[in-house]
Amino acid sequence: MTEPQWLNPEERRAWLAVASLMFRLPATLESQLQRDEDLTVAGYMVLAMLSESATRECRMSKLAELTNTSQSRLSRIVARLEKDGYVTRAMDANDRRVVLARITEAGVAKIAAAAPGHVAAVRAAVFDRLDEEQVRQLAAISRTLLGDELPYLPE
Amino acid sequence: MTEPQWLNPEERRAWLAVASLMFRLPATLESQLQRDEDLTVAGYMVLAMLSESATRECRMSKLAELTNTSQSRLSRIVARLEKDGYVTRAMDANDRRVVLARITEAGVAKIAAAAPGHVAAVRAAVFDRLDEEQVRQLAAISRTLLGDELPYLPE
DNA sequence: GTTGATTACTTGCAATCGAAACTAATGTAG
DNA sequence: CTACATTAGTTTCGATTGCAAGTAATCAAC
Repeated sequence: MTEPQWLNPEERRAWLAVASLMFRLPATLESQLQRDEDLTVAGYMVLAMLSESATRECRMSKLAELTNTSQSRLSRIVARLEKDGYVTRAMDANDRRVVLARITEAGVAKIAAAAPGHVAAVRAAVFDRLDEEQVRQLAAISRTLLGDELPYLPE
Repeated sequence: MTEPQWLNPEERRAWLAVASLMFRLPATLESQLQRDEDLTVAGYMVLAMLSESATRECRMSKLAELTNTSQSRLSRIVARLEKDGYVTRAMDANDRRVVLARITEAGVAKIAAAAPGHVAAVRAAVFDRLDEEQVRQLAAISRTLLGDELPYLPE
């Protein structure tokens, strides 16, 4: 532990900016989806991951990893999506501990309806403001920081 | 609106990594502070901002901006810090709508005790993993994305 | 094949949050 | 001076969260 105990001025300035971004950006995306589609960002991501899956279904634990949430949180998110008719849950016949979440037709329709607005919000908040070089830098930095925690991303 | 409707493959991959980071990093910092100091990240930031202020006090609305929270959320955060003895609230004599939050001695001691662990967590999660060039890139990107929403940062 | 550990998921509880409603003080227009 | 709008902050409500405890199925060891 020979690390300096505090951040140096450049690190400090960098951190304050990163921290601001880290708190404000999710809130921006959250409020757009909430206002326009009555969806949580987490709920959106669940639907997005399921809709992009070849089988349209996924086990809960994997879904939790893909959507960067805890298992308990995911459980409640999927419960809500199920109540709203966007997802169904079924036991896996091979391993009856496993629950497979499957997106419904209504869920596919919902994500199709919600995507343009959400993508526009992401564009407006991020990609419209960066040039290609910065996008590459940001992607590389994010992957480095995630390290081994980068969830496996379905094709 | 001639924007493409979806993200291109490079943007998409970049976004998935950024989004993962954006959800996981706050959770990491939150759990460290919670576990070791029984503090919220938001509560930590409030104490940090107050302790760095020359007068050791700050009006609620400015504090909300500095800590990237809504006014209503800040109100509850400060109420909790006050209950724990780290902050006091007083009416501003000049404008009696204004509330000045002031950090107490116990609050100063608390932030001093909490800072090393929190800084270590920030280092471990971010600065230890990036080289100087990447730190500069990340800072520049963050400031660009924040745009005019970069809160005024006290010296 | 029974016991104990592990894995997968859910749920109870207390705490927290965002949105909107609310109180109270100040500013402004006539 | 008297409305009316605006600003500052708090609070209420329903919903969400994390943690820890719970249920249930599978696995591993003997």
